[in-house]
Amino acid sequence: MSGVPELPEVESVRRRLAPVLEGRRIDAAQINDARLTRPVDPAEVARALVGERVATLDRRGKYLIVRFEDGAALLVHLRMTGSLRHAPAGELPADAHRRAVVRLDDGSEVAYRDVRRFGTWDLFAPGEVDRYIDARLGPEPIGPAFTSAHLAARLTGRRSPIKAAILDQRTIAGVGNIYADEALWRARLHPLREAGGLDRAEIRSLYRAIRHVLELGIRRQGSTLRDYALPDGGEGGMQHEFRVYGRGGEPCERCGRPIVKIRAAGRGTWLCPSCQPAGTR
DNA sequence: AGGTGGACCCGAACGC
DNA sequence: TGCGTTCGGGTCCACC
Repeated sequence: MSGVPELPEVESVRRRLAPVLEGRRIDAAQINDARLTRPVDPAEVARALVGERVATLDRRGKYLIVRFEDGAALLVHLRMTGSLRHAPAGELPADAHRRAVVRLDDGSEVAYRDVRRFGTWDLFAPGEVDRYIDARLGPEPIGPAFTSAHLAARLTGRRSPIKAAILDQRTIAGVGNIYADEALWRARLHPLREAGGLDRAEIRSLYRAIRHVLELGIRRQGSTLRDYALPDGGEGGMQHEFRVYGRGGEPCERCGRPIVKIRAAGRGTWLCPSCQPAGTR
C-alpha cells in the first residue's frame, strides 16, 4: 500500500495552501522533470508562470486548480506520490525527488515532490480549464448539490461492478481505491455487485457512506501511509480510521470475522465477506 | 458504447 | 546477504 491522494487528501492540501498562495505573485519557477508538463516544454511552463498572481486555489475531484487573476490556470494532479510543501525561502529540506519549485513574492517557496513521477502540471489559457475538467469528472460528492438521486441516475443500467463504477471519475469525482473500499464496507455492499443492480435503499446507503468517509477523511486531514504529507510536512490521521483497507486477516469491527483481500476493478480490494455478501440482499 | 486491462513509474516488499 | 521479481495505484488509451 502506498497512501494515494484522493479527494480528502487533495482538499486538505488545498485548505492549507490556499491562504499562502492567494494574492501572491509568482516571482520564479523551476521545473526539473519533463514528465510533469509534457508534451509541453517544462521551461516554457515555468516562464509562463512567472509574473502570474494567484486569485484562488480550488479543487475538483483529485485536481488542484491554481486560478490566476488574468484567468489562466495551472491544473495540478498529484496522482500516486505527488506532494506539495510550503516554507520560507531556504527552509525546505533537501529532496532528491523534488520536481519543481515556485518562489512567491513574499519570499516563501512551494516545492513539488513526486517519487513515481505520475503527477502532472498543465497550464491552461483563460476559460479553458473548466471545460477540460468537466469532460473528465462527474459531480462533486460532498456539498449540497449532490444527492442520492444523482448517484442513482449515474448507476442505473451499468453492468460494471459497483467498485469500478464509483472509481470512475465521471460517475463521481474524487473517490479512489481507499475510500471506495471504506465506503462499500460502511454501506455493507460487496464490491463486485453489479452497479445497476442496487436497489434504492442500497444506493442511499452507499451515498451516505461515500459522503461519510470523504468528510471524515477531510476532518482527519487525509491518510498518510507513506508518501502523502500536508504542506508543512505533517501527517494526516485518516489511516487510523480505516475499517477494511489494508487490514486483511484482522477481525471486522462489526462482526469479528476476518477481513479478506480480493481483486476488483483491477485493484487490491478489502472487504468483510460476512457484512458484504456477494448476492443481492 | 461501455467495460476491461495494459502502460506508465519506482521504491518497498517479497522470494529464493 | 543479495539479487531478481512482484506489487501497487490514477488515469489514459487500445481493444473487445
